[in-house]
Amino acid sequence: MPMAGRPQRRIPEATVSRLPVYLRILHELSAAETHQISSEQLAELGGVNAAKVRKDLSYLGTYGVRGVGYEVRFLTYQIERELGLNHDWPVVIVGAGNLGQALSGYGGFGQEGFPVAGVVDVDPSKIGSVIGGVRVRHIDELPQIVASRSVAIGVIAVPALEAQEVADRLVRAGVTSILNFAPVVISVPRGVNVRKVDLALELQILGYHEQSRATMMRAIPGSGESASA
Amino acid sequence: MPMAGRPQRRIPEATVSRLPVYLRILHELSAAETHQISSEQLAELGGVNAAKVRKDLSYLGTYGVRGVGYEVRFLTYQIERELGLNHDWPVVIVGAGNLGQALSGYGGFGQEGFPVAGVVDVDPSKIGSVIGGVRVRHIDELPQIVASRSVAIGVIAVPALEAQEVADRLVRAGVTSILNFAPVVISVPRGVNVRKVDLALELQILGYHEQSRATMMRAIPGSGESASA
DNA sequence: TGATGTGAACCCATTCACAGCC
DNA sequence: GGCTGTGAATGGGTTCACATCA
Repeated sequence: MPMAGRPQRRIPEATVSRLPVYLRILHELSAAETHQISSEQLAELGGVNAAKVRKDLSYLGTYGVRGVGYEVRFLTYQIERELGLNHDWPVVIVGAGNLGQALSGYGGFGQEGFPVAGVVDVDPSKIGSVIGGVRVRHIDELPQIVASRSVAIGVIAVPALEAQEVADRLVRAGVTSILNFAPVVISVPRGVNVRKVDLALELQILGYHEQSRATMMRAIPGSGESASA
Repeated sequence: MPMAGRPQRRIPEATVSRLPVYLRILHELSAAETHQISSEQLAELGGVNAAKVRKDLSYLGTYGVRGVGYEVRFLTYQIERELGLNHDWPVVIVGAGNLGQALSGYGGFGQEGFPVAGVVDVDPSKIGSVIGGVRVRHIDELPQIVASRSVAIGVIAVPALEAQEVADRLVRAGVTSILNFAPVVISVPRGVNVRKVDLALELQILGYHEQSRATMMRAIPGSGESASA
């Protein structure tokens, strides 16, 4: 895995899970023409306490102004940068059934920085058909798709029984994050370090009001280790 | 609040959240005619490690047999007892809209030990109507309903904007648990100690495959403190 | 022998409290 | 004066490792 030019800072799990909360609030503040915010106010709006807010934000860097607070626009930018929302994340969708078609066809993903780099399935009757402007390919092509399009996120849109198998294949293909829409808990091999993210919040940021229960597992930067076949 | 005759043992949050997982596995083992299980096997099936399983189960009591393992039926009983699944928990549903009607009318709640003790709403046009065999009453009657029917669980089935207000009223009325179906995070007053439970898992136990995102807050036994009006 | 039950060590997250800076 | 940034204290959860016992 290529080393991204990340800051050497190590942001705690719990903090990362709260960043989307802060981000949503900041967006609302922007919309309301509020340009400054103190940790106290942010805490109030986010339903946490001020010390936690300051601690969380301090991991990103020293972006506040003592005696004043934080500048909304700047803080927004920094959080989006940390969450990787400032660049595209191509995804590959596994499963061309109802859900897969819906996800691919909706187009919302692409508009929000998650272009659909490919859709795969095992069913021969589905392969070759075009959904959401993308041709469905065989699941065996996963490694090529991932490599050639620099896909970091795999989306599981298959029945529960097949979800684990798909997860394994995604990991082997080299994706570092898995967005699982199957109603079952998946796991990844030992040695592959993953992070669970509250998808509902992520989707809220993106403007979705998705009620599906999905889980997201995101590789922790710097611990990239692929499972052997 | 009356002191329930609970064991003095204090079971950690994290452990309680895993008990439903173990329970589901035990049910499957029973169905498969398996009567003994070791912490190692249980850990494998539950996707956790054996030490954690043993630690978790040790909080319930000394129910294992050294050199052998745990007896499935007995352990099942103990976990169900701990989770309060061995007796009824009357619920009151707040909101007689689509969701409230669905929840009340389905009947599944009642069959699983959660009889609907009442449904309330603020809308005069809804009050007096009968849904799921229960007459809709005014939300102001909440305290009487809770007291007379020993309701411990309130179900929030109102729009997001009203969820917090309803949560407050439920707490004041004396419920100790809140099942929130509104797509928003609710909070309870300081001094009221609550526990969040993964509802998805709870519902799985009950045989539901509910995809709604709901959160459950359950009062921690022994810390019962009602907010003042 | 083999698996439980559990003290102890470790790790992570939260909270406190205050020094530092605008 | 006011608010941030952060060491230190605290507490909970996980894991280790082994005494204990059927």
